Amino acid sequence: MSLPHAILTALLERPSSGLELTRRFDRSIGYFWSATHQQIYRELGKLEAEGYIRTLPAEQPARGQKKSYEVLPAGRAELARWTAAAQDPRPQRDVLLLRLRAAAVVGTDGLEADLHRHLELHRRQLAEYQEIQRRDFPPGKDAPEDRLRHLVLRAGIDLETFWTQWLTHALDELGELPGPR
Amino acid sequence: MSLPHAILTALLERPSSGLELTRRFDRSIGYFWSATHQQIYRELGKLEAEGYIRTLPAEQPARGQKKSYEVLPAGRAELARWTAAAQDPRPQRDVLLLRLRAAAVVGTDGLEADLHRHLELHRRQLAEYQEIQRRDFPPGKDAPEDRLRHLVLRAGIDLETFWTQWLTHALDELGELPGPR
DNA sequence: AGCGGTTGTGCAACTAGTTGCACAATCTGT
DNA sequence: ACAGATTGTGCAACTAGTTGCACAACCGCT
Repeated sequence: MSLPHAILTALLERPSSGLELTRRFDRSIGYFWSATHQQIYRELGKLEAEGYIRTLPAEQPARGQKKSYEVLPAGRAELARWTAAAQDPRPQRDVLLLRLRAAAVVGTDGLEADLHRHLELHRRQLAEYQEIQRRDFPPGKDAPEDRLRHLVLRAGIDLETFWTQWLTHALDELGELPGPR
Repeated sequence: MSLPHAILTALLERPSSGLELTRRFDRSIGYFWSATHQQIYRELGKLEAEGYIRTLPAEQPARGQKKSYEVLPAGRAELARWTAAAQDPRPQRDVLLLRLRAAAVVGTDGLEADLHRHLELHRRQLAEYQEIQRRDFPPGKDAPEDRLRHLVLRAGIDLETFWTQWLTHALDELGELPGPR
């Protein structure tokens, strides 16, 4: 339910073609709402059909031809509506926690290596966020939009920090447990 | 991909009927892998067909009749395999962060109320986790399975703590921003 | 004995997200 | 000039998850 709104947000920040959007989803937007290029193209088609976006003129839209989109007023209105609307948090789903719980029943054999791998992934992600923070949010920069965006980034930083700490702790516990390692 | 394994874990902890499972998913298991009763019944059917579980005998299985399942050796083996297998973290999806990002573009009107609501929800969840911790993990209790389960619970506690703090912070920021509130 | 709520089981249809592939255009080295 | 890699766009099929409903059995009341 949120992909169209993620795309509208991205297009408002800057009109883009499908591929440019895909790239931006691999970076910034995708940090909290990921999507593949196939999803994006499909959704662009729908959004255009609904009158929320349109292709920028001065482009001949043949297949395999670059085509940029911009948001129409109706699209902006829909995004504002969605942003303000109450929404329940979506149901929790965390595979790693589930695996730990399963390990409590069937044993921890083979788990450690993957926990190390996840720890490494989270460390890397944390470093990337901190780099972005350093680059895009120097101390003086605090216009309203910047403050909101910085807030979002800080959520990312704190979440990755949490995971690295928790995984470190989990590996400690695992080390102290009996059984083959 | 994880629902069958969530069910196997739950059934190993205690053989149950569909409805009992549903209840347990509403409580403990569902805190990190939620599922509706429809999903659970469908999955129980599949797991039985695959030979991972079977109905406990001494039950005549008519429709609308209670039917309990237990895990077969093949099911336990499959769960152990899955637990140990390397798995990539699933792509991030967080609606709230996306909405904040959208708000940076279309404005924060109407957002505050829902942030308050979310804050309240997370506070409640945190309190519930802490209650469970108090009840199920008193200081002395640290057999291997307990330590793993406690670890999982602590992840829940820390995550909810993070969200309450972040939301409090976000509401502060929103309060300082210009514009109608 | 029969009505009305609750418990327990389940099917069907839909929506969102993923995976796999196809194909056009453009650039690059020979 | 053309072969092969790269860039950009897109369809189709599949899988996972959600929503809505149906129906049987039991339970308690009158």
